[in-house]
Amino acid sequence: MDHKWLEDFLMLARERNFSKAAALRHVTQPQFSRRIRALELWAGAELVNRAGVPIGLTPAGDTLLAAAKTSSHALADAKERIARLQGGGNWTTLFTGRTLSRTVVPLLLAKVRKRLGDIPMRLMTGSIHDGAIALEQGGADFLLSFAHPRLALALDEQQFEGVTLAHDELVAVSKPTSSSKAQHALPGTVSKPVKALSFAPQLALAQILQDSLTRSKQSLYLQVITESDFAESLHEQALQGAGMAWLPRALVAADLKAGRLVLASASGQSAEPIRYEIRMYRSRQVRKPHLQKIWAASLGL
Amino acid sequence: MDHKWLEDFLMLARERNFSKAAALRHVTQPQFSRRIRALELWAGAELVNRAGVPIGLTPAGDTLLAAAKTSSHALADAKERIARLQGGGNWTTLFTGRTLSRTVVPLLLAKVRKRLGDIPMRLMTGSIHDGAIALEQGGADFLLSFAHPRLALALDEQQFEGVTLAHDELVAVSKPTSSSKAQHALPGTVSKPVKALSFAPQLALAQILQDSLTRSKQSLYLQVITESDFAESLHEQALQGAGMAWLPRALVAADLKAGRLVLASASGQSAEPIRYEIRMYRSRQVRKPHLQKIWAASLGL
DNA sequence: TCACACCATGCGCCTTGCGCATCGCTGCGG
DNA sequence: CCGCAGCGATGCGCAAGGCGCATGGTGTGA
Repeated sequence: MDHKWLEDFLMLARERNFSKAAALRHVTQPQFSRRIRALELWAGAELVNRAGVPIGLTPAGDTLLAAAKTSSHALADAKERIARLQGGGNWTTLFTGRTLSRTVVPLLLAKVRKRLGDIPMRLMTGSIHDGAIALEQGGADFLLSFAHPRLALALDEQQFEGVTLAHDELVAVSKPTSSSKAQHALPGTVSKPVKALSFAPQLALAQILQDSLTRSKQSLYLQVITESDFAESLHEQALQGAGMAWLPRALVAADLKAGRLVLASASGQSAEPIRYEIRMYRSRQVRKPHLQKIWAASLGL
Repeated sequence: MDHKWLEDFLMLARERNFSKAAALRHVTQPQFSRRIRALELWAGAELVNRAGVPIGLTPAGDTLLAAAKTSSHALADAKERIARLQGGGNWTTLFTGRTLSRTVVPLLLAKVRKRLGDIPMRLMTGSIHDGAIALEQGGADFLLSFAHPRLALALDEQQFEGVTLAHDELVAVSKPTSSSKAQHALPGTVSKPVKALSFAPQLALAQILQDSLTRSKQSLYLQVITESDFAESLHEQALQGAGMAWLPRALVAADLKAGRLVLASASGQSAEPIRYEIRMYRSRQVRKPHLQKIWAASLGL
């Protein structure tokens, strides 16, 4: 019996909807359905009455629900105590993406430390999905990520809250020519497409960009010559003139000012800005008191 | 996190010995070791201090131990309540092997019913190993099995008790010739080995027989012509004269008396008897009151 | 010093959990 | 009366990880 199944069951008991619960548990609905079925097989009884809408729990389901809560709480509590024993008690773990870790995080940490002094802080980087899991399982105290309608961040709003720390936008940039125009300027043509440095599709920024380009009425002719899962490497290549790239303004602001990069947007018509938010999330159950201070100090970055 | 890991950890905490705990949990020591390691990885800390002998628990291990007990008890309790809900409350489940289900079980049930009336009884058959698991997990109330030093029945003696209900022995039998001698008589010779009908090696009886033959000083010359995982089918073939077979005396007593089968042991020297016990096991924690009655009624079969 | 008890590790097999695509059912609105 | 959308179940192929077996490394007692 996998403990995941109990967590699934708890979620299902609250949501009373397989698809919703599956999304919040970060699995596909079919697999979620199979997990519940596996739990029922283990328990030796039907736990869920699938007839009505919304679904209900059977008496056996109610029985297991109470035990699942007990079991889950006991283990979560023990895990947290152990984390504290391991010397992690004073540490704060911030989960973030690699791009953010180079742009926003230094500012954020500087601000927090200015107010609260040198707080021991552990950084973990990974995908938004990994971050959501870490936050849910107590492996991270805060999650800092991009937020955009296109990005389905399946965090349970009853358990987790988020706040927008900053806004940013993707800007199309290119190394300038000697006359300070973009070497690689949008939109390009069929015969001469613009060389583009693009995000690997699994990146959050790639999703945001894709969404914007899909909506845009302007036709772009791109030839992707490099794809990377790390914005910094695209940045580097753009500085070398390899092509144009959409990059966070925060990342290239200094280069734009110094003239090392220029906007690659179609001249004349200023392209629709590709804006997104940078949000920080935390569990609503604040267990460690110092986390509340850090949270408060982070607001209004 | 697999709930099995917690059960493993509880066992390890009590036994303070990986190999012992592994045997009681019905896994090999290497795999047990890996499970504990997996649990430590999940917990994010060393749980076991492997330095000393016997091993000890770390502070983190102590913390998890309490939670594991809580979790495990909650789930076991819920599972039992559910089983009762499912209408299993009045049923008694007896796990046994297939051979025993044809020989001892009818006698046992007859005796119990004579004393206690028609008790709803569910029979499950399978290997001893399956039975041990069923008993441990509450899927069965009683386990009826062969008992023999060779059969390592890894039931925890602190949690389970067993009692010997009867003794029996394996006897070598064969269809008789017209002169009432064994058609297939032991020990055979190199040039004319005895045709034998033998148990599949995974059977408990095969282990018992193998143990006895290994100890025996007498050389036997056998040609195994049929192997079966069901003693009854060997019995049937022996009746048809296909070869000799070692079978429980209880199974062939009537045939021996009626002359349909005769002993195939080496004439003159009576072979060492291959004796074994038939034991019934139950959990020491008797939860259902009627189980105590059945247990008492079963003794001294 | 040898031998044994004990836990860790390498390896190959195979179970099983997983996502994707799709099906079947049920209510709801045109 | 008929699509149509929402919801849970199922078939399928893939891959991760759990498993036993064989073996390695270390400490303890004869």
